[in-house]
Amino acid sequence: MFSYIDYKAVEALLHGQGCANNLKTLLENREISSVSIQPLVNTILDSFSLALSSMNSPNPPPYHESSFQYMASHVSRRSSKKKVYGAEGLENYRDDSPTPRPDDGFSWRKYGQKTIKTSPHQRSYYRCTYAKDHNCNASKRVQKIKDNPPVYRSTYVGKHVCKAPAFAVNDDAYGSEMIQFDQVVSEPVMPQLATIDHQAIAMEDQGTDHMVHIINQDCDINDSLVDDEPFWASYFPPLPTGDLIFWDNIVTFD
DNA sequence: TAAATTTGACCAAT
DNA sequence: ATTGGTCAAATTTA
Repeated sequence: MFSYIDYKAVEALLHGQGCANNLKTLLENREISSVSIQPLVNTILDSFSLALSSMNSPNPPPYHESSFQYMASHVSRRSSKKKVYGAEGLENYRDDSPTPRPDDGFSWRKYGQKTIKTSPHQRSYYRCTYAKDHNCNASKRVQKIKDNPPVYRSTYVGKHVCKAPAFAVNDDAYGSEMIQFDQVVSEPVMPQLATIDHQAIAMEDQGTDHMVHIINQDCDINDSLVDDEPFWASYFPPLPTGDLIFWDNIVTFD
């Protein structure tokens, strides 16, 4: 007999499995590029995080304090201190994730934190560490926009003009830890390249007054996170694409 | 002790 | 007057 938590965890894992299959197809067809792979990798990682966070839900599984639960609470998406340099700038896009992405390829310095009227969670403000040195005007805001499952939204503003080397793959020194059977392995973390327009940024700032539904690509678990739909109602289509997620297709509900 | 964070003040837009 | 974004002094951390 599955509990609701089990169901959510399994659902997240199944979604991750689907995306892993997509990734496999890409790799087999040699259609490899950082742009095509990153969204898939992120979604897979998010699936794991989501499944793990389910284990920490307010309704604990029967084996309270079990070793599995302990692992789940300690291993989900730990960030690395090392830098993972991203694609050419992060201008105007946002990223929703079950965990914040403190290490998204750039070095940020926090310069503020505010309580936002429409949310119980505070919003943090960061700008590029090298803003002064390189006249870099890149900044980002991070805010938890949803609980259970958690969703942290990072909104990137401005373009990096400081050093932003290429996305590094297969560097053992990089990455966060995740469970792979009984091992812990490293992998890089990059935000999804979901470009957004200025209208989208403005709408985000209107908080809960407007419900924003994003018509997203197939393999994006975030749909189910920002949606009005219950989590379990989301539909996971069988295949394809890890292309850029364009925010031009936005529908609002008042 | 240099660098990063915290936090109330300040400011511009509405 | 409110609100969200930024500044900068105080404080903490490495």
